[in-house]
Amino acid sequence: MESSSTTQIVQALTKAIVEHRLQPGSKLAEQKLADHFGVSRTLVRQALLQLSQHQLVTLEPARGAFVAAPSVNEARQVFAVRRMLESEMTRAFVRQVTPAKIRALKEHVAQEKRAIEQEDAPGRTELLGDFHVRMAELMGNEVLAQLLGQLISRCALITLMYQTSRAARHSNDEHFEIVRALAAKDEALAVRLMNHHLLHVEENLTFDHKVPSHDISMALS
Amino acid sequence: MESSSTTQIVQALTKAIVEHRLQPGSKLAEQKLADHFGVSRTLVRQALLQLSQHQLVTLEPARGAFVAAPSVNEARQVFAVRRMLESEMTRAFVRQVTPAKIRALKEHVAQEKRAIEQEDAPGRTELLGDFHVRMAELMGNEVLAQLLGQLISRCALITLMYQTSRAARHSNDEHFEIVRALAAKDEALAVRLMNHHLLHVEENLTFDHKVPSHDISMALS
DNA sequence: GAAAACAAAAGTGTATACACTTTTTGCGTT
DNA sequence: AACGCAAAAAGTGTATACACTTTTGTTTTC
Repeated sequence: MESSSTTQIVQALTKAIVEHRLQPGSKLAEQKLADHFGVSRTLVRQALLQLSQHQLVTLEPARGAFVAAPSVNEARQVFAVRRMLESEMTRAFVRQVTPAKIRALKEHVAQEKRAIEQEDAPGRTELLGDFHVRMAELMGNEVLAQLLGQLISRCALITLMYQTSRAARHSNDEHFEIVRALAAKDEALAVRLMNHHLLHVEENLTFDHKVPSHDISMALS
Repeated sequence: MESSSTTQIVQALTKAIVEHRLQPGSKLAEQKLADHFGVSRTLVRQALLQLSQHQLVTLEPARGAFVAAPSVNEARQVFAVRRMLESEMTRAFVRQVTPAKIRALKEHVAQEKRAIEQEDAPGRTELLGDFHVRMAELMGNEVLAQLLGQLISRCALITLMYQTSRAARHSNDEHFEIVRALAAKDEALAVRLMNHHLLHVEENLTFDHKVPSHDISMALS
């Protein structure tokens, strides 16, 4: 897997971090990453800088890059922002809902369900997060979609929420109910369901401090 | 003078862009900037990369960096997100309001007023934006504050410099009214005022296409 | 035997070098 | 005079070099 531009490195690392193949706190040594991706440190540094802006990586001066390990407090702040943003988003969605949009969301929820049934853990993790981004996209607001995408990445780093298949199924069910409320144009219900959903996800916050995996190549391969 | 050169370059360029000393569309040549700041292209590139993440600069492959020139559509999307975020923020603020917080906001509004009366255009621009960030900070949510700060920078790139002193005064008045509603714990009124305020600011969007200034050194000095 | 001190190794931060791409320039042709 | 084209100039993209900092491991000292 070569010919990597900075973007590809960012995406590969993002995926590894969000899927917890790289544990929070892990050292990300530039030369090791450069070797792994077959590029020079220059491109790796660019990627790490970007990831630090996305809050997935923290840079300590003269000490290097580490997978971010957000505090409980920060996690709650991220969720607070998501609730603010997404409850209003839901409200706005109802006002401009169309059959096509509902169909798109239903299809997405079905996809989630398939991933869960097949025990495809990384796939379901991504899809469950993407539900929210998909809503933003369907509203035609790319700024919102991008912002939400970043917040959700941060959430994924923080929580091991979709760890159990039981929790994943629960989220999937809640998505299903939200879509139903959207389809019925029941603004109050949809907003309430979305808020409850995000609160449930937040409740599942776990802050295990596992031993960082030092085998970067393993985690990325 | 040596606290992370990259950060200083980012801040200097951000200020110049937000204050429209660098016009949207202007070319930002790496070597010229490097000479101006007395560093190598390496650090300038890092700064430009960061600015592109903040959407203040666009990078065109093999062609270089330019001051961003957001479309009308993008501007409206940014404002739509701000309204979603800030109406909920206002709601939450009322629920946890304290006399100290109200005092802090009143002080800020008074500061705005002084800057306006002294015709300090860059100062008032910054202060009027900071009102919203200050609210987020007072809520103790740094994630929200940082996010809002970035959105407001993007807005500033689009709107603020073309703000007339009449419009500034209007914004200041609206801030005053919002604080009053917050102090009275009138949630519905505060939210309505905030929404109207943001709509008013958005209405003032102007999209002049002025000739880009090519004299980077002049603009930054 | 543990703590302090020092030397070697590894790693980061910035500058520079060089290949490759885009833009500009200048000249010859129509 | 306008167009086209080729060569030069300028600029970007990536790799590498090197100074300086942190980490590690060994030896010295009490």
